[in-house]
Amino acid sequence: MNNAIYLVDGYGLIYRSYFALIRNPLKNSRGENTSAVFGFLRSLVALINSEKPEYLGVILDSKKKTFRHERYPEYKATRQKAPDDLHPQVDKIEKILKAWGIPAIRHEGYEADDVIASVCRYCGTKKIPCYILSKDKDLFQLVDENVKILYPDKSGEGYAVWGKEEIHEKKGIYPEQVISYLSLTGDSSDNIPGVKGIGDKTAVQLISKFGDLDSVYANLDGIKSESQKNKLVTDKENAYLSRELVTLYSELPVDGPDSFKLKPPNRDHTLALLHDEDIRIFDSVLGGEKSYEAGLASIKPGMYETVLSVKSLDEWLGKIKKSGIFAFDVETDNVDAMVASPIGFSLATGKGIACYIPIKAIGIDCLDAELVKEKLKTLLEDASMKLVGQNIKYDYKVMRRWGIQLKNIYFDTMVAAWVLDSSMGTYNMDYLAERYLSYKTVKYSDLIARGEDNILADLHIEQVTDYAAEDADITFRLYEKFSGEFSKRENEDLYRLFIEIEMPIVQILSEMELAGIRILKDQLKKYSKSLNQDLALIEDKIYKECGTIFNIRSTKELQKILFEDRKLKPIKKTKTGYSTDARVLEELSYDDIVAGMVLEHRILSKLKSTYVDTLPEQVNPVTGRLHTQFLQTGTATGRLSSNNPNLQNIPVKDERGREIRCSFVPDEGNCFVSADYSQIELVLLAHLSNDEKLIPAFKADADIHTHTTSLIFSVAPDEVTKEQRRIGKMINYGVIYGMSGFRLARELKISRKDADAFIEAYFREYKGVREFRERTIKEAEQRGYVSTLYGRRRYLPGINDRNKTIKMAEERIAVNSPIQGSAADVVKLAMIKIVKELQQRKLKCRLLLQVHDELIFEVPNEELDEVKNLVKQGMEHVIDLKIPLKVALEHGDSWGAIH
DNA sequence: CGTGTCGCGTAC
DNA sequence: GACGTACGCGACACGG
Repeated sequence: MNNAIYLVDGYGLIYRSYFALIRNPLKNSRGENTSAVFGFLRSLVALINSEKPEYLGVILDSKKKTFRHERYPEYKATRQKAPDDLHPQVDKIEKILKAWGIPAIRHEGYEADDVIASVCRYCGTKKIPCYILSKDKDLFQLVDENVKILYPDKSGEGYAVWGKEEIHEKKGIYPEQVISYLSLTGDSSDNIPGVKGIGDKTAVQLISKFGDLDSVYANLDGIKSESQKNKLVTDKENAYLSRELVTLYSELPVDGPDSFKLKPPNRDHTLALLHDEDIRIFDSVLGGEKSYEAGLASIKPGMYETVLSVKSLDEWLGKIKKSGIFAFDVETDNVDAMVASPIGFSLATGKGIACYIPIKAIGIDCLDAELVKEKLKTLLEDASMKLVGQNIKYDYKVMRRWGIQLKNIYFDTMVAAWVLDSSMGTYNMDYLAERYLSYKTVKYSDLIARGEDNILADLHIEQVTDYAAEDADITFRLYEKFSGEFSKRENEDLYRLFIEIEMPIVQILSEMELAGIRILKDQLKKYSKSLNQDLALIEDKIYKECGTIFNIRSTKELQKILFEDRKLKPIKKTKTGYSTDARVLEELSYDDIVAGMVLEHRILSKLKSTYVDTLPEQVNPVTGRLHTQFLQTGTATGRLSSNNPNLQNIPVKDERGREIRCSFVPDEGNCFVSADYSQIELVLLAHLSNDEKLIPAFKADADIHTHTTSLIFSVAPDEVTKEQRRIGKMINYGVIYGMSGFRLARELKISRKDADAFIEAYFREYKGVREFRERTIKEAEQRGYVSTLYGRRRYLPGINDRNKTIKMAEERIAVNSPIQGSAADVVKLAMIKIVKELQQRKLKCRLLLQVHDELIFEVPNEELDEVKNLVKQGMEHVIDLKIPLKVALEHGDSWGAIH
């Protein structure tokens, strides 16, 4: 029997649940935020499940003002008003609690904390154990032998039990000292003043030394710090006012345990309320028949047709041609599109209207692959037929290698989801189906365990059809969903971005990946051997010098050698110990030769492991070339990313690294052309900020780093020294990234004061940039997102966060994203324009790589002049800015010969 | 033996 | 705490 009373700090839990999911809020089918409802109930159910209480109350704040407002009109005056989509959730929660039979209690004129305090007092007199689920420091004052805090952990489902000793351990003070502590620190969220200038550390120190507030003031002479003493004296009145405010009122009448008794839920009503919010996770808890899994819609096995006859195939093709739009999906035997062969094809023309056409299967006679190819060709190469796909770049590549070119790539649901919200991170279909359609898909991993080498073709056809046709079906449904989103008035700009930039880019990336790039495997292998020798030499020297053999690549072992054995002074810490990064090693190398040798070792082993040894392994055996993948949905700003291998971070700065680029070569009779936008991000900063000093500088074609330097140092441009220019350059870039004085100082090894002065000087000169910064942040605060030249959006859920670190991080993103993202817009537009032009002129030249501000082409020698001209013109005139875009063109016999 | 996290380093 | 966007390596801890 559990006769304890459990009290839940209702608003505390509601707020926490709401903000825990602020970056990725849960929504019901009406689009309303349900994060708080979901999170609150989940925590509550977790508590009920683990404690099995008989008595539990959710305590809520008064809707009216409280006695504290009367005592102190500024009480909670600085608190930001709750987000608009939170209020309705509180009402919903109250309704659900009522249906569920869980008592919810509020006393008008008093806060939840006062009610809780009164219940605790009552429990104390009756010797009934009492537990409070809350993170609120105010409530810690209530803890005693009888009362404990249940302190929630990050997961939202677990918590720690805190008694007196735990509070002391975590916070450094005892429960009875909490009031004194808060009187000193105040509470910014409630606008309780406290003593200005005294924070957590000092308060804990004072209170644990003197015991309580009165004793602190009685023993001011015992405080060594003059400034602390002054602060205390100045704000004495506030300290005592704060004490009044943070002291909880515990004299409210309490009816007895029965008012907290959990009642049997009205299941139907509760489930109806929850289902109305599209919350099904509690179905099983409430004893309903539907489990969470069943709560999500899913396919009925056998609902799709397996196409096994020509007649059936013709019927499907007819149906699709009539509708003009369809979702298409290829099943293959490999995740790598450059190796994969088709096993079958799925088509969908409407919700639930889908089929699977196998060309490889066991136990049945499927249609002949060549026949299917001929028939599909008429459909897929018909430019009037709109193709919908999920990550259709994959299908395009597989089909192209199989002999069919998808002519009209119309709508990629993965790309659409990303354009609508670029910071989700994952865009796989299973996730999209669950999130946007509340639909639970059949997972590939449900069919085939990882690591097993059987493939779809080895499974029973019924199962394969269920899985494969569903993919096309879901893709079609996602298409309808996202089309609906795009057609909303407020998303016009996003739709334009999607249609005019992102969709055309899909095919271009596909072709770039198919083309691949040639590398000289043997040259890299030779280089690997030479690196090996150099590494062995350094290792020997390091071991000899240290008198022991250890793993140089292990930061853990390295720390032991450097900071224990060799007793070097650690320069900075990491989460787990002392840092040994390049900065630190360079610093240490002045005093210790091992540090320098480790630095050298790092450079070489990085080259070897990341590039020299791995690139040759990734060469496609059939084409003999390296085929990277470009991820279109890989960044939150609109840039591309590249993987397997990543060809966007091949070394260029270091001489030994640049060597690797020399192994990237064109085919015989060709050369590489590289076209590089100069300073595109700074140009865009000038354009977006319309700065009256930055714009003329670019117009005059000045060296922008020198120009900035001359402004902030007040010297003529031709008198700028190399060292000064280094600072100017750093600041130019720093501004784009929202760099702090702290970082600039560290980077340039100058004082914090000087660094601050440089930044100040920068913004004094470039007033337009300062205004752009402020304007952009303000806009983000109001709209919740920032956008680029082409309307690409980035949501900033933390931009109004009360946590300063979070807010500042979001501000940096707010300023950086429009610049970085606009540059991405421009480069993508240029790619579209140039590829189109190359096609129209029937040139053989191929675009191979994009490295953010640079395009790399493989060009037949005889086309060199024409291509160079075309590319330069195309890139420079792709968009009309307030200042001209400039492109640097180079060509060479290897990637290394350029730059 | 696979998986996830950390520290580190490469690019723009 | 303190500079934005990525990818990927080796080491290591963890869980089988």
